[in-house]
Amino acid sequence: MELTRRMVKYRISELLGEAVQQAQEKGLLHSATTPEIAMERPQLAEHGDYASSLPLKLARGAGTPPLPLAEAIVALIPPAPEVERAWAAPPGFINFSLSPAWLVGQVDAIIGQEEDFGNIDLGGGSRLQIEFVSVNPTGPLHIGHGRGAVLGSTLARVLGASGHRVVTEYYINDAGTQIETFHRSLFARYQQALGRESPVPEDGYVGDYLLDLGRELAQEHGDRFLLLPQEEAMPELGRMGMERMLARIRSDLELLGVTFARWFSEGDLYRDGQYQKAMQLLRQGGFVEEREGALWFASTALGESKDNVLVRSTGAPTYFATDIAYHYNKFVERGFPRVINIWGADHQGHISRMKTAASAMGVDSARLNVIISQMVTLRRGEEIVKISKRSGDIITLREVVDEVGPDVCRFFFLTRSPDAQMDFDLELAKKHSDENPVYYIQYAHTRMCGIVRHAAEKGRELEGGDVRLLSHEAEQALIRKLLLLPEVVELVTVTLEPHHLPRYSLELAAAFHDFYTRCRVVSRDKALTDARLKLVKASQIVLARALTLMGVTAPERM
RNA sequence: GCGCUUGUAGCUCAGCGGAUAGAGCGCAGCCCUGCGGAGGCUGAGGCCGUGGGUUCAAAUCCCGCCAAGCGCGCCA
Repeated sequence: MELTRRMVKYRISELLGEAVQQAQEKGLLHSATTPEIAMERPQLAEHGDYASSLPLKLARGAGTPPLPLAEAIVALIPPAPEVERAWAAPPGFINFSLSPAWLVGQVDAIIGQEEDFGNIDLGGGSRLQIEFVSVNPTGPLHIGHGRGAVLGSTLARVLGASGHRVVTEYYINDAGTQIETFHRSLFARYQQALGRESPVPEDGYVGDYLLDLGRELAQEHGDRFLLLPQEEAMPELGRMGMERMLARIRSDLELLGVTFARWFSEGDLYRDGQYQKAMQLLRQGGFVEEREGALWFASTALGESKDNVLVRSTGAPTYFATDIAYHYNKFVERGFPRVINIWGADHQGHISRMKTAASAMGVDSARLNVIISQMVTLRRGEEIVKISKRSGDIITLREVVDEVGPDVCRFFFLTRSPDAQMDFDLELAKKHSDENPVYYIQYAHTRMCGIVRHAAEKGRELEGGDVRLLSHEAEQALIRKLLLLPEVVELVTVTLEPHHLPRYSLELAAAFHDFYTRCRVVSRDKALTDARLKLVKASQIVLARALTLMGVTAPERM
C-alpha cells in the first residue's frame, strides 16, 4: 500500500538519480555537479509521461554535448515495473513512459484506497493554523469576503489532505474604534425605531441592515435601553447587535460551505494578559519607543520604511498592536509551527510590518504565510456595483450565493489565482449558469454514478473485474489523469494556490467524457464490462475527492 | 513619489525556465435505431503590454517604460 501511495514522479526521479550516480562513478560526470533531479510533465504525449532536462543542464560541466550525455544516462537507468521505456530525445531530454501493466494496476489500488486516495504526507502530521475572513462584525459579508472564505476553506481541506493537522480560525475584532462606531450607529437606529429624532453619526454605518437590526431590537426590548444611562445602554445594545451580526455572518458562511474550528475573540487577548506579554516581549527586545505621547514599534531599525504606533496618546492600543498580540498567541502561546493568514488586498501593506513584528518577538517570519486575496469587482453587465460597507447599496454575499448557488460561487472563486483581481458579473454568472464548467464536471460525476446504477440494474457488480483488459487508449489516458490527484494536492500545498484543483477537475472530467463516448462500459462482453466498471468506480472516487476538496458537491443525479 | 499585485485568443482566465503557448465561454461546421446530448469531434481566432538584458533554452528570470487595481493614518 505504501508503495502505491508514493507518487510515481518520485519513483522515476529516483531511478534517474541512480543512473546519474552510476554515471559519476564511471567518470562520465563530475560528482561535484550533482543537481536536483526535477521531473517535468511534457505537453505532448509523444514525449512520454515524465521528462527531465537534466542532461541539458549538465552538459556544460560534463564537457559532453547534451544528447550523447542523455543517451549515456539512459543506458544506466535501472529497469522498474512502473516504467515502460526511457529514452533520450533532442536537444537533450530524457523521457519516461509509464508501463501499461503498472498503470492498469493502479485502478485496483485506487479502489482499495477509496477516499484516502489523494492524501500525501508532506506535513508529517504537523499543526497548522489558517485564519481567514475575520471580518469585523459591523456589517454583512460581501462578495470579496466570499472569495477569501472559499480560498481559506479549500486550502484548509487540501492542507489536511497533505498531512497537516489544520485548525481553521475566525478572528473577531470585538474591541476598538470601529466597534464603537457600530455601537453608536446601532443606538441611533434603535432610537429612530422608537420614534426618537437621532441621526446616524457622521462616520457611522448607514446600511439598511442596521435599520432592520435597530427595529428588531426595539421590537424585542421596547424602550428599555432608553431608560438606562447612555454609557450603559450603548455597549449593551451594541453587544447584542454584534452577536446578531456574527450569527448572520456564520450562517452566510455555512451557506457557502465554510465553517471554522474556532472563533477567536480579540477581547480574550486582554482578558488573558497576552496583549501585555506580547508588548513586554517587544519592550525587552528594545523595539518600543515613546515619542509624541504615543508608543511606537521601532521597526525602521529592522528594515521597515517607517515606524508604527502601538499605543495611541489616548492610551488605546492600535489594531496593529492587538494583531501583534494575536500572533503572539498563535506562535508563542499556542505554539503553531506554521500560520497562514488570508487577507484582503487592502491589508497588503500590513504584511511586512507584521512579519517584522514576528521576528521582533523571536518568531522566524517564514513561519507566517500571508495570502492576499485580490479585489473582486461586482457587476451587473456594464454596471459596477459598489460594495462599500458604509454606503447603503451593498449586495451581500448571501444575495450572490442565493442567486448563483454555492457550487457555482465556490468554483468561480477557485478558478482564479488568488493574486489576480477579478470581475464577478452576476448577469453572466446567471446567464451561463447551465453552461458553467462546474456543471460539466458534476455531470461527469453523475454519469459515473449513472453507469454504476445501470450496471447494477443489469445485475453487474464491481467485483472481480480484470483490469488488464483496460487496453484502450482512452482508458489509459483516463487512468493517467486519475493518478495526478496526489500531484495536484502537492502542488496546491506548496504554492498555496488552490486554483490548480478546478483545472485538474476539468481535465479529469474531459478525460472521462472522452472515455465514455469511445468505450461502451456495459455491454454483452461480461469480462470487459466488469473491468470497465472498475475504471468507472475508480474515476468516481477520484472525481468526488477532487470536488470534495473544493467544497463542491458531487451529485449522483442532476 | 514609494511599495505590493496584475497586463496571454473576441470575453473570463490557466501556464511562471524547457521540446509545436492551453482551457471554458462565444463564433462556423459535424456526430445519437445502445450506459442521461448538461456529451463528443473539427475549424477560425495569439508580434504572451512594450524596449533591453541573462541563458544552450524566456510568456516564464533581471532592468527600464506604459497601463490598471490596492496600499503608504495615533482607521481596521
